[in-house]
Amino acid sequence: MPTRRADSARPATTHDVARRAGVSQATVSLVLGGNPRARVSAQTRERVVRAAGELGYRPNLVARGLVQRKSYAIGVMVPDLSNPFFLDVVTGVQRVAAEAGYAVLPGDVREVSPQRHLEALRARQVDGVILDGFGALALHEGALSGMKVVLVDEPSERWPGVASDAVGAGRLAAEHLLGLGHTRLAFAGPASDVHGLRMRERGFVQALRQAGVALPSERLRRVPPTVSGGLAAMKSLLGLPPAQRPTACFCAVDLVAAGALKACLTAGVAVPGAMSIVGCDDVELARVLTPELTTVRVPARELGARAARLLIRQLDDEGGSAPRAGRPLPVKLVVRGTTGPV
Amino acid sequence: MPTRRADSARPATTHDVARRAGVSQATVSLVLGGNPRARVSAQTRERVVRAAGELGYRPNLVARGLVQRKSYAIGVMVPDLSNPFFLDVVTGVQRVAAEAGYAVLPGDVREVSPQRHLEALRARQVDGVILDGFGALALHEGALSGMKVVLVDEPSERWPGVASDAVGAGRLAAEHLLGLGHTRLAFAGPASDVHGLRMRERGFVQALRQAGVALPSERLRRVPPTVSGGLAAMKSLLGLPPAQRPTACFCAVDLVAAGALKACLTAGVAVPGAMSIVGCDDVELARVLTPELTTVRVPARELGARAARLLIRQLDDEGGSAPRAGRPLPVKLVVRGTTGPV
DNA sequence: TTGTAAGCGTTATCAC
DNA sequence: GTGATAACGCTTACAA
Repeated sequence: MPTRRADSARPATTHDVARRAGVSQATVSLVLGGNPRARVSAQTRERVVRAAGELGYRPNLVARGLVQRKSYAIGVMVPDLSNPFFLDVVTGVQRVAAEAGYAVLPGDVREVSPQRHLEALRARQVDGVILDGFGALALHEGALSGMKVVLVDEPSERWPGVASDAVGAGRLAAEHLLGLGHTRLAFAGPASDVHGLRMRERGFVQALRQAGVALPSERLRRVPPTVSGGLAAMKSLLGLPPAQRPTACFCAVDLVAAGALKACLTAGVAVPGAMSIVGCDDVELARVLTPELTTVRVPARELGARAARLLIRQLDDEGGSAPRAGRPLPVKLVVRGTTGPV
Repeated sequence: MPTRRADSARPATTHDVARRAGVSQATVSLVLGGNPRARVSAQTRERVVRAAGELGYRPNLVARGLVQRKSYAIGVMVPDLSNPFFLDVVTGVQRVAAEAGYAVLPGDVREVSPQRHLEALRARQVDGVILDGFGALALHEGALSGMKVVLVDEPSERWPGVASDAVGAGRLAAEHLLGLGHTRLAFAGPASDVHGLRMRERGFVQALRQAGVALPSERLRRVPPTVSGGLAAMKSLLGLPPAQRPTACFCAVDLVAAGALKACLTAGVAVPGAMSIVGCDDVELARVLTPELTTVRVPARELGARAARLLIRQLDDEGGSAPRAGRPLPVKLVVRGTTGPV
């Protein structure tokens, strides 16, 4: 008995459907494959469709993937999923991907090394990967060879990407603070080589310089992009002699701002009375804090969604040329409760 | 030319390795398959391994999956990934899964309906799914048919699962508050049919009853398990006439507690001076708030890790019998800054 | 010990 | 229009 038995414990295959409909397996594939140029008589089509329905047929994407050399799956890598910003990026990717029939395999760099994850993704034949904010350019040469890649917030000659207006974000924060009359300003942000973060800092510094306001190094705090990083940064800032102590601080990441705010509140420093704080990202947390965080909104979901569209367009266009990135996504200042006049 | 050409643009296959090593493709599979009972001479093995290395051979998991009827991928579904608690559960799953060579396909019920996601997972031939906290039992019968399932925080005769001590969590909160002398207590939590959440409430109520303390319905607030839910709940609680107004509130979810805290702070109600708040979960956010949130720690990652182990054990044991769930994971009261004496 | 061959469930190219 | 038939890259008896 070489043919497979109709084992109802096993999912129905095109063969099962074919047998039931009294047609060949190939015909079933034609009908069910949704191939537009499939010329099948309405009659057999109907027979096939009914048989498929009766058997509860579901196409096996693994088998399809093997022959098409396409898995309809993409990978996403971010530096830290517990940062809601990156979660939002991934959510944006998911949404678009699901729409287009792609599955998403997310990876968190803290959990598994980029190399390892990339290898795993490759083994699973993912059709492409989206890399966000962890210095993808610094990866070992071969790690990305032969993969379709889209970068988020990291410009590159080699791969297409999407970005937010990071320089503009820093600039907006600076202008807001300057507009409120602050002149002793501080900056707290990661010392990372992540491009987007560096640009936020640059925008801030540039705007200050243009306004003729100095940012001496003692008011510069390089800390990890986390709450405790912000906590530490602000603590040390508050320890400065009164003449040097800033009256306002821009934190390149909302989590850092949250930490900074906490440091002020526990030290009894009034916010925004004695210290103004501006974050960047506008994660949900910003509205949970009291007072609510003034911050620069960066459209994380939209960033992810665009990245996914960029990648999937490439994929569906049969290896078509890599589309170039569009304009950076605009950012927007959101004034809430942590900033006020000097 | 029926055989494939050595197109170096395409990843090397076992055939390529075989040709290069001068052995049959099957031998390559034997050597590289890591099959323990593969009896291959050290010499050919070495030849194969070297050839594979030279060609940069990487096994194609899709092909393997097809013949083994196993994808080495599992799905996870949670009600809300933006709740850090569930993210932690997924992280726990990821960790264990990665270790065992499984990929994880996470799904957020808010983004895509359970039915749809389950269908997608099925089409991708996932080996099993982990379902957390969204009334999986209420799913349409067929949706899970033939799937290996592990439930989190939702007991079932039909599927194995892991759980935290939800009743104990509510109880701990109650005892803590009672011990501080509070007698006018309130409860705020979701009206969901999620088992774990209901049990937290039950534990709380039971402990109060045993202490002879009443929980009148006007101090019961059924709100969505979100920050704004907590905000609304506390606002309305604060609107109660002084004689009925609670002096302490247990929130079944940390996010709700965060909202409740915010409501107090913006209303000028001192915490814990005039209102004590206890949350449940101990998400990272709890330590970001000021004052830090007193809460009951529920081991989310461990929950996810155990669920993954339970599932993968089943999977690797060749369809072995479903192992039963172990004891509920213990929870622990973490006293921080939002609770104090009356 | 190693090679041959039969699938796994699809898609896709042809003849008929 | 429809049906053989050959892949896709791999695992796994079974034969040599």
